[in-house]
Amino acid sequence: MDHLIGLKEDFVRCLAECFGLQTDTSEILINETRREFAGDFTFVLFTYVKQLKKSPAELGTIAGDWLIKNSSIVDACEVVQGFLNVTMSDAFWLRTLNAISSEPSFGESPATGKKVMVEFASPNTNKPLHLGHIRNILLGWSCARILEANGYQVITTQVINDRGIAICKSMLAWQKFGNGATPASTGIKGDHLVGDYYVLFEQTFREEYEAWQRTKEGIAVWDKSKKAGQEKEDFFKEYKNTYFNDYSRIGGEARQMLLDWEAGKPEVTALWKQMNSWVYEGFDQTYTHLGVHFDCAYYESETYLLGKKAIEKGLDQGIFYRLEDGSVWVNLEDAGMDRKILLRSDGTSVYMTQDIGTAQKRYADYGIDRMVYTVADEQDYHFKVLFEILRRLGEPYAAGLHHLSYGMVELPTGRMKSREGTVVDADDLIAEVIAEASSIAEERGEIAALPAAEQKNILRQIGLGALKFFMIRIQPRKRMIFDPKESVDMQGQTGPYVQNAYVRIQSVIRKSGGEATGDHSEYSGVEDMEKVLIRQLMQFPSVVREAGDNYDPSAIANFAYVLARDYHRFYHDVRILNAPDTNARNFRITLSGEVGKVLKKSFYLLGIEMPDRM
RNA sequence: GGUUCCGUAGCUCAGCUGGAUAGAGCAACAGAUUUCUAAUCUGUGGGUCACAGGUUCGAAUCCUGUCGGGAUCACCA
Repeated sequence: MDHLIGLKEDFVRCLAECFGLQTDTSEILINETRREFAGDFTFVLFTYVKQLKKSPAELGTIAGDWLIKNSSIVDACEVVQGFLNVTMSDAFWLRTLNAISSEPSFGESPATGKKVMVEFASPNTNKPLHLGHIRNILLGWSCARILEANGYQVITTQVINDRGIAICKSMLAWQKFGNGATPASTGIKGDHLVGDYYVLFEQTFREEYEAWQRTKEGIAVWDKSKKAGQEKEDFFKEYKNTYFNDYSRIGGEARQMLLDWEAGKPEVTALWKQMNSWVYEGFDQTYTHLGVHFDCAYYESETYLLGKKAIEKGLDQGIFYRLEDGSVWVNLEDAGMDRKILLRSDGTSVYMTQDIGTAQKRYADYGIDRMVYTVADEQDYHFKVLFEILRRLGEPYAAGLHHLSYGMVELPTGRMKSREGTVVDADDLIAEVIAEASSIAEERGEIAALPAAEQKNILRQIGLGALKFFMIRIQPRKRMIFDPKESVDMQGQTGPYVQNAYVRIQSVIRKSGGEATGDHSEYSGVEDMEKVLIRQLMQFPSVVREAGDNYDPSAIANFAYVLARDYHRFYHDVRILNAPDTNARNFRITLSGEVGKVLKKSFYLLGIEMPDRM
């Protein structure tokens, strides 16, 4: 609920009685008064100057006098440069805090009865997860939690690209060089083991290719196909794919394996299942470390043929058209897009076809109203096209489709490149931030007395808190420069800083001698820092709503940081347990408790845990 | 080239449904702990909000254009 509704109502009455102006509370805009002026909330008077034909000063004086006389919650008013600053009564602050604390689901919206599916992660099964996946996973997961808080029933899902030439490369290299190595026999996490063989394949291929470049055949190709003035190195860089497809021995074997897989050859299928299962075990570990889980998964090996039926339907409806060579297209030029192929001339489907089919299957499986795709912004156009096609097909969920697009993650040295070995591995990074948290905790010694398991859990929460907050506080659409050094910072605008505010609150509550909040109805002289905190708490519901409307977790992260910062200041300036009287003490403990709850809830929405001590 | 996203302090980012003198953190320097956890707090310095027009009482915010950067424009995924 809107805790300023009372003030808005008073102002509406004020406008009506003083100036004969009929408005509605929904039209009243209230800002927080800037720190340098006296007052708590501010009305901007310029809005009314024109229609009431009075100067801002005149308007403010009349309205201010009226409010002081007639509003039970306004204590004082001051007009400064066209702004009417009102100071609220102590009763207003007490009542607001009580209202917040008596609302268990403060910040959440009532159930909408609608279902939304949120897709994120979307890994390939030939490599372990990396930094880019972490951003994706954090965004998707947080978005899911935020939509839930906005009243949706949420289903999390991932698309797993478990087929294609890439996994065949890993399989082939394992077959040739693996000597039966398994995660168990080597002690290597499954996704890393499979990734190692992918790398080994690429290495072998590269050596083969380089050797070939010096053979008669290679030299002949260079002589025949080079472009004028082209360097040999550049030529062979460009020629790589052709070589892979037309000449490479090991490339040929990998392609054969893909054909065998598609034909369902038992040995190949068995190997494929085996290696993928290792990968999934590895992924699951990483997901668990990151604190996320999926309600279901869609495997490309099962969905890659879907969508053809939709193409038939679209053809019947005249939405798509077939060329003479048999390929099927859609023309979206009237919507500012272009022509897109949906079925190749040989009748096989493309990525788009599969996405159409998968969307339909998801609807069939769950009857969802909305769908969110967490995918990097390099695929903006793809989703624009996909959504337009689904809309034209008349899919019932078409209006609820959303691409949660985010900028790519780059290192200070530029984009991550696997060939240059600059890819930041997800598991390594997680281990690193936890190690950093451990070394700082050791210096501090604050949790040294706790049981080892508990310490370990806290260090995990802090390390991950640092990493996650570092990534999620940046707006999704912005491209992100990820400096590993900064990601382990635990001071300033960081996850541990917010956690620390929460920990301080828990410590206060523990020492306050019980959970009973005690009476503070006689409290008077509400401190500035207390008002600041309550004002900030009041914003929580709208922050959650807007974060949901905009698919923007960073709004919550920034809100939580500001709340934590204000609490740290309050904690520093105001005595809580040694307050001058019991009303003040009880009020401050209650306030602290509410700040703690909102911080914890905010972090929950971000997928970050709160330790009780640190 | 078309489309699209981004451009705010040395660095990383907030602020953008138009409102007061544009804010944080990091880094630098100077301080604060007999007192509730110093992963904290306070202070100092640091800005042509890329640029130019326009709309407005008022523009970092909205509109147009320019410049710079990213992404994308395959019978690839």
